[in-house]
Amino acid sequence: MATDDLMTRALEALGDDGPLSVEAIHRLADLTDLAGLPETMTIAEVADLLDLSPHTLRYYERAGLIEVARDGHGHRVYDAEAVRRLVFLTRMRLSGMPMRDLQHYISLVDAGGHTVPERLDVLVEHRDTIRRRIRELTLSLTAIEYKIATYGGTAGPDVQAPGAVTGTGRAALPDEPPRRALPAE
Amino acid sequence: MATDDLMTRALEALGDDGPLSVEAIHRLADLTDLAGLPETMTIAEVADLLDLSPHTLRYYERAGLIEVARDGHGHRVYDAEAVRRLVFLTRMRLSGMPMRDLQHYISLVDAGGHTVPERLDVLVEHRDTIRRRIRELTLSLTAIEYKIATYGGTAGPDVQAPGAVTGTGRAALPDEPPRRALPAE
DNA sequence: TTTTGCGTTCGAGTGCGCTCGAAGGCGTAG
DNA sequence: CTACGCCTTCGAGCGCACTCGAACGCAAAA
Repeated sequence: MATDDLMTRALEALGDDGPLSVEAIHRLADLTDLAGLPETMTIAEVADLLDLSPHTLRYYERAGLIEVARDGHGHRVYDAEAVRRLVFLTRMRLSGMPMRDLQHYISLVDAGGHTVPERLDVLVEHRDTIRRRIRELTLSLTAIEYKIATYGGTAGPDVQAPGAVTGTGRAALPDEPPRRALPAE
Repeated sequence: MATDDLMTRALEALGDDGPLSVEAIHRLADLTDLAGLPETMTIAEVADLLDLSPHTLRYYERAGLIEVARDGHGHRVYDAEAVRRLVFLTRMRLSGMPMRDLQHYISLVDAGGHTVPERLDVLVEHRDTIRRRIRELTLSLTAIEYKIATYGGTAGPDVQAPGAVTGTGRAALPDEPPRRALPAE
């Protein structure tokens, strides 16, 4: 839940649309500050914070994405840096970066400062991947909105968006009659 | 490749950004017209058109998403309606709809016109999912752009985006010095 | 003292969406 | 005639990212 909360708050901070302002970026950065968190956290606390399962956190560790210290009982102790890295890892995973690429990136981090240029290459490439994906999704969204707006097609005569439609926002383009019957999909 | 071409052309038609105009939606719709295609197509031709493998097309058929006629040799013959449905299916898959939901939707289509309201529910829900996904990606994109712009952190002193960086567009916010060292991720 | 509840390791299992291999049929090219 | 190339069906295999079960440890609560 907690990560969803972060996401939600961040989205609210960003506002509905428009170009992302520097101000918005700072607000976003603030959300990653992690101020107010305890100095060390248990696996359950981190899992809760990031909306991952303890299983997944152990899996990331097994996968070499992060090293976590243990206490006297052999229990994991996540310090602030570990949490910061996990925030980063989670963000990359959520935005679609494969585990493999993330492992490569982390190996660069662990290899030292001279790998910074290569790390930047990875980040830039992933940035471009996200941009492409957003464009693809925007295109599909447009097509689906069009389909919703003009749905009627060959399937039946009495086609009208029912009141039960749950979505918010502009589902219809009232002044745009469909130019031809749509397929009954 | 062909679907990528469609995508590319559609994206170009839509322009770089801004709210999607009705005009743009019409241009987009035109791209789905499939005018100029032969009346029937072989599996290889359809695969080529949609940038899927013949394997995948057979898999969709096995999964009950589409029925395809056969010729005298038992070979699949895709008519215009089949191709139209596959365009739709491909778009839904590309935009992240699970096979299960698609199977449900198709079962509604096959059940007749009285399922139109429920179909609209499915479409609206998927539309909202895409919107959420775009917002998530936009947020991640912003964070990654911020990281690229301010990359330096604790890893080393001589941090500067190398000439090898391949991306286009605004990678840097020149007047925004990082407010604190970033972690060496 | 026993139970509850959290943690540990290890390896195996799951769900998704393909992806492939095997074995064979048909029609054309050389 | 043989080979090539594309098609068919069927079932199995794969890559990914988890997800879970088993067997156990430790410690505070009942």
